[in-house]
Amino acid sequence: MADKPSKLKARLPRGLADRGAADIAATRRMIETIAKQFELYGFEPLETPAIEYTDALGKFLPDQDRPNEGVFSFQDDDEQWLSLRYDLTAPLARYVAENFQTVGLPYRSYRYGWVFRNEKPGPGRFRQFMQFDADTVGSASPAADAEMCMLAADTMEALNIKSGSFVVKINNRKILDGILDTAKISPTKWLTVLRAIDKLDRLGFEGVRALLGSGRKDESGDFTKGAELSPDQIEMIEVLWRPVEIPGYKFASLGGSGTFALSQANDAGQSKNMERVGVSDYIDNMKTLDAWEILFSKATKSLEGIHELKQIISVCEAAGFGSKRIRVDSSVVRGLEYYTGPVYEVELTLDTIDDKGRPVRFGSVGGGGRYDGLVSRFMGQPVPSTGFSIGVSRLMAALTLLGKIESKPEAGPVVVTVFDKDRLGEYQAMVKQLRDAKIRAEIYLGNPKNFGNQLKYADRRNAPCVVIQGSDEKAKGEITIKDLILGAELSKLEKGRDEYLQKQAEAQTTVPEGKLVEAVRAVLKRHKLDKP
RNA sequence: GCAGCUGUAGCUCAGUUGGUUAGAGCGCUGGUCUGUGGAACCAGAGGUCGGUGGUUCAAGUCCACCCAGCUGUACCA
Repeated sequence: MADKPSKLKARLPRGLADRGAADIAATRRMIETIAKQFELYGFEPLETPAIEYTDALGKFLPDQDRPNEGVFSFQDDDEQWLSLRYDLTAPLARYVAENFQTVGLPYRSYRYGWVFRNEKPGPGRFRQFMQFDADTVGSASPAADAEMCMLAADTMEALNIKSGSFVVKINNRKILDGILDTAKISPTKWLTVLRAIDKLDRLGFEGVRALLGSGRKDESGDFTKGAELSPDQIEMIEVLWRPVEIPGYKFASLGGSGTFALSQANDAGQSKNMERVGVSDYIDNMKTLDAWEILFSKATKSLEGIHELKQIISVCEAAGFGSKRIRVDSSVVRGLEYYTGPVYEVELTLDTIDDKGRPVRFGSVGGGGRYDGLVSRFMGQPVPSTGFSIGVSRLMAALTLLGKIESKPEAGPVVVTVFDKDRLGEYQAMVKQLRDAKIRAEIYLGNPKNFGNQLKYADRRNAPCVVIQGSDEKAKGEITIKDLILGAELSKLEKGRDEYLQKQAEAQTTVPEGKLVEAVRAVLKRHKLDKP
């Protein structure tokens, strides 16, 4: 072994994060808000463990008895493969299948928790992150899908993200399938083509065209192989986002998105140079779907998907959700492996800049769709289901960057300072009094020799005030309460030293010993900390 | 996985064309100072210069390989 005892390097595995007091408090608030909204929609809570059998998650590699490397997996003592869950939907499907007799369909439940993905992390992307998920299992009704979209929109607004700062996009996988089929694209290429379409918002029209054709070179010089489609085939796919001419319709295109038909209301004064925000005000979901019916009239599967979307959209519109909050968008792809019909995606439309001044687009903070095949993997019968997940961690990261999260740490405990080491018991008794009155309090546990250090500590802990009883106060049967928040404010205002000291004294009050709780409460009330 | 960039103290970084014992600021610990915080001053702890090998009288500095991190890209249920 090494000659020198080498120090252990303290380090956190990449893609994982420690979370401090402020972060935890913000997460708690967010979870509470979302849960309330989900319960309002009638969903009931359900929790499943973080570990499942790998086969239940459906992540064995084809033709191998080894799990996909994207999931954290290990073998049980009986050699069966176990995995950390990578989403909350697959475990739910297992739960429903296992308790099929008792759950009662349609089964509507919600859950939140940590999920794990063994992938390359990036800004706002972690290997452990939190999802919040709602599902309706056992209903094929378009109303169930509509409800997912409405729930997504309502939840965003409950989180104080205003209408216009987000959009719930909805598409139908059947539309895409129908087009791929009609364009006579070989099924072996479908996955590649869908993945390319999914990158529209990031790579733009040109980038996607390159990926559909011969391939694309990124800025570092790395080359991505394309789908090698013929120009005709590419043209058929590009109808999804290229403005087309159909008599009686006007279209607009949003950057990185599909093409949308505009409402009549806009016909009068239409300008080709409408601002992006202006355009979204005039988008008409139903007209867009009508136009798609014309465009894709030869693709029977697409028409089926469009018909489903019409039903969903009419439910949403009847409930007052228009195209500003819920918008059909032919470029949404999502979860290639198990979504079978409608797919949804929640996108933050706010742009901002990061700490290096570069523009950041948050993109998707949630999504979902209909997964009619997931539960039936365990069953002999079809169990149509639809669900929706919010990426809590990513949404939190986005809102923090936008300055929409209260980042100020919570007030700390009242700190009882120590003057006489011999009277620790008496100080502890004061702490007990405060705790009995439900006030967070603690005795100073560091080296009490230097009184200044005790105040520094209290300051760092964000303590609203400290309790002081030195020999002077003790002799008179008194205690001193020092208001640290007031002290901080006053010291910022005043410049002169004498004045500073005087003001500082004002932030202190001396009261009889018996009034400890009362005096501390007064300080808390002054700073509105009395009500948690 | 592929590509580009970067690795010096807990953190942010300096370190000349290769040249004595590798520095600074912040932070930390202690002291000035058991009676008043975010102030000042003093002292201290803390380094296999990412690793291994090579070139050289001499390597933090040059070369090769490896490792790690960041960014892009691929995959992303």
